[in-house]
Amino acid sequence: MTRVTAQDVAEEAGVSLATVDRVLNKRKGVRDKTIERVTQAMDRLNFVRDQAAANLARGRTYTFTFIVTAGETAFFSDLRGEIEAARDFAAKERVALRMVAVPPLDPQAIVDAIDSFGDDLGDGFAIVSVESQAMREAIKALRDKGVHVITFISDVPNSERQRFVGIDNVAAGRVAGGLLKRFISAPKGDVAVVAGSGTLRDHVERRMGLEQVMRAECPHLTVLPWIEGEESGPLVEQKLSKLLAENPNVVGLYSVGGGTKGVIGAIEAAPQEISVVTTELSDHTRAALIAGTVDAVLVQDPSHEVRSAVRVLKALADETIINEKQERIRIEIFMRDNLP
Amino acid sequence: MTRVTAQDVAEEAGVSLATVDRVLNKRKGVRDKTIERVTQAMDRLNFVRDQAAANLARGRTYTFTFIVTAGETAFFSDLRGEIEAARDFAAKERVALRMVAVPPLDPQAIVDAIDSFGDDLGDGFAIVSVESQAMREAIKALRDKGVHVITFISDVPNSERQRFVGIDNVAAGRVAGGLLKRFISAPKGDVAVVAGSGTLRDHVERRMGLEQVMRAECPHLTVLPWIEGEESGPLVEQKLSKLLAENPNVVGLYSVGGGTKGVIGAIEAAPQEISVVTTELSDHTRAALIAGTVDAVLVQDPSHEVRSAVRVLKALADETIINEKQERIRIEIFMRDNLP
DNA sequence: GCAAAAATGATTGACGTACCTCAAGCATTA
DNA sequence: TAATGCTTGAGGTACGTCAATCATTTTTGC
Repeated sequence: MTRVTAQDVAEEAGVSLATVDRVLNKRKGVRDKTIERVTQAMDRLNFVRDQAAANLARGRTYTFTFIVTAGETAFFSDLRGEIEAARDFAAKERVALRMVAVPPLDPQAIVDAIDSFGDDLGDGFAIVSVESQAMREAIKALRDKGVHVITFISDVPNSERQRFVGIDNVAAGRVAGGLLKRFISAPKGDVAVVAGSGTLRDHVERRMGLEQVMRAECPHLTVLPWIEGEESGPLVEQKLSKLLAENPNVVGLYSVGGGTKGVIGAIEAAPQEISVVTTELSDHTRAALIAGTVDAVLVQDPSHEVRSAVRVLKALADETIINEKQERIRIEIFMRDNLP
Repeated sequence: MTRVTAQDVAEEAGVSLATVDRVLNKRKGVRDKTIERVTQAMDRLNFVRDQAAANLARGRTYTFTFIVTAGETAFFSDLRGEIEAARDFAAKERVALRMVAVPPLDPQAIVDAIDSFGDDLGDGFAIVSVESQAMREAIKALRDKGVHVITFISDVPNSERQRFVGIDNVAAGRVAGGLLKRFISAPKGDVAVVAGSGTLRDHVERRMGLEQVMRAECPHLTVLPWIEGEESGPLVEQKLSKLLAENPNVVGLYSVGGGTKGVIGAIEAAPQEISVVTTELSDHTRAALIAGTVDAVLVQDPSHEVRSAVRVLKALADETIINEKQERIRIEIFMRDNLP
């Protein structure tokens, strides 16, 4: 069972290797009829291009840049760690990774970070961004220069990003809703929502998912206006404590992201019996799960997300197809009983 | 930013390319002191071996064989489909995949399947197996011939398999337990368990996980002896219907795997109000989730598992390291609200 | 200090594809 | 009929590593 090479295809099609090569790499100067003959020969022989040899011959290296959120949220500090860790595996495939951490919730900082590279933009960017017009323009500017752009973790819809890599955040919200629906035994009450900011698409979508479930299936529960914590634990704790003190009817809480530590602090101090779903598997949420303060934690795997982003950027650069199943990022649910 | 090649390492270490190559490929004929110098030079320059070029030069191709369960279970028919689908992506990396489907629960069939390859064993096997002494011996025989062996989906502990690729089945059982614990509102009752066979390690482990949670946290619930359905829907339906008719105290059910269609049929006909957790996301379970017959479905992604198996076998063959995070197969939880 | 053995150097040809050049063939148009 | 432009063939080099050979140097044992 020996491999079929481009040379074999050439013989089968009755053309030269050069022509097969022109077809393979979509170079011009081949008649449609000839292209047809070559592709048919490839089908007949079941020719599969040897990626390894192709990359080697091309001698191509790729530079991809991650622009991520700085700050000490457990998730983002994990994410930065995973990007660092991905350097090694990426290097084996001739991919160099760069990373810039910018302050959260500040689109201008992202634009500045991109500008700081000057003409050395590399081949692609993966950007964790808030949704803003400035970002849409920055993405368009990159695309116009032939740089590939994907949004990462949090999407920027209606921009020219080629793809979004991250979980289905509406689905995550629905999961949270489905869990709260079953966890809350009170016949009536309010559900609080804590988020980072209304400019974070992922947070907005998660809340949407929660509301979808609540409206459709839980007429006895009311979703309260959300608390914006700006990714700050203390601020979240202060605002949430105030809410819980003023509203004794809160029976459920969904912490959409950011400031989870503050959420846990406020819940522990509150008199109500509250069912709680949060994000991020950190030491704090882990302890809270065990203690019973938090009932479930919804997690996205940053390690998978980083690998997926690199694969997608590489596929865009190589113009190869993306394996959709592989790039579907899963939402994991952890409860006290299945903590890893 | 040009790549560091073996040639660069040779210069840095003050040796020839041939020596670097000997060190790289662990060939003998190099003094320890020299090995040291070369590896230090590699560290200094941050040398990363180009896998693509290496495989190309080696001209090596790999043949891996999947031995999987035949039969029409949704999961296994998906799994077989994914193995077929993986052929393309594998071919790009010089990996040929073979697949044999054998009747379920029959270790001898697996042994026969292996024997049918004669001396053409290829480089590795991924085997979905029941636990039995015959299998342990067959695995040992393969290993003795230098063939790599991993168990797949269901493990065979205490065998010489080099690795198990699949989910943590005890954790899956604990998740089921955690969910049932919360879903069941009755103050007291029995929990039924339906499984394929006691020789399937994955089923045994899932039940173990369930019992761990139940014993520790649910003194009010009693786990009943399990029903063995031998992967047959009708048999499961018959046995389970009988149980439900005789025992009005059943308030929860965990279908560990196999015969899910029968489970759903029996539940629908039963008078009790039962909280149900099953496996496999098929048309049947999907409809049952929407109808409310089933409360949650625990899923493993066969597409991920197949890719993981191929990567692991390749890493074993190449003697390269395995990225543990990438190979952790996740357990997904679907409820009515987050059906994809 | 010598011979034998071990270690190292120098060199070369794969491996399969990419990409380039040059020349030749061919059809179309003026 | 010649000029033009498009298509194709032929052949070569490069990519980084592997694997092998043969020559040369260094080390080891006595």
